Amino acid sequence: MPELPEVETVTRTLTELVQGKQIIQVKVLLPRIIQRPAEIEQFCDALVGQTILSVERRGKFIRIVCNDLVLVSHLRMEGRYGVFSADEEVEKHTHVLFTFTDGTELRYKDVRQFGTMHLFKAGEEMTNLPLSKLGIEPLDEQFTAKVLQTKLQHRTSKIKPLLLNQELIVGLGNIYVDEALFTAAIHPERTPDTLSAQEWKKLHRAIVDTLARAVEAGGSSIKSYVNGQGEMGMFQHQLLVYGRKGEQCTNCSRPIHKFVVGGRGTHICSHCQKLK
DNA sequence: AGGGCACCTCGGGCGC
DNA sequence: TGCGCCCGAGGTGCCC
Repeated sequence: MPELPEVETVTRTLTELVQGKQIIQVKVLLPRIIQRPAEIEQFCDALVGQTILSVERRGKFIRIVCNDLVLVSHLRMEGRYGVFSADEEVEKHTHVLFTFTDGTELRYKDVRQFGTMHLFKAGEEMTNLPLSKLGIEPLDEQFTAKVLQTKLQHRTSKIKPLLLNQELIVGLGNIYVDEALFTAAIHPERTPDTLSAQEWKKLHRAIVDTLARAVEAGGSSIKSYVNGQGEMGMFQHQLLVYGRKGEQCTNCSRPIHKFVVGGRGTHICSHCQKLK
């Protein structure tokens, strides 16, 4: 499901909903979600008594920062958080429940069971997997066209898989890569050695603009993505190529094509994005 | 380093 | 029109 704009939206919403709350009980209904520590009982026991100080984003990961511990959570394709009253019926596919002293409960739901949680002592999360290998944040000031070019230009694979590689740049997923490449008029199968200085600049601007605008809109609601308050993002209405197979290109009116690149469904206008 | 597949469930689309 | 099957889905990790 979620890429940078959706995770940013979830993070902001969760901050409003759970900041300052103290955990009184933790229940894990699907152990495979918990990657660390190895013992589920240890995961639950350690979190009891912790107070949530803040909720932050790093790449597509959510960091739930408590006084002594940090919970690192990845939603993968369909993970979702919601805050409920602890006496409300537990919805299907709910796998982890954090009950607070005020009678509310943070619940993690994930139909495909792909999501992960790692628990660390505060301060240790950044230097351990999965966060330690992450690349640059595209909405940070340090992310410039030059940095983008330097990081990618010596690679030999196609530009789309490179942009999806979280060890290089974080936050881009299948939707926003297709959008950024269309906006920059770059075919997803081009290799970095074919990009001109001008094109690196266009690509950089397209990545930053696309992500920033999507964050502004609260992310995209494809299928049933909702944030922690059940609100829908609105950026799906501004998508130019993703999910628009057969529709007219906003630039040249020719039809949008869908094909596979690196195993991922890929949307382009083959007139505006040429494979040189 | 790069490509392919596996992880899981659900729902849409297509064919009969 | 109705049913059942197959494929694909916003991500990543592990295999070669």
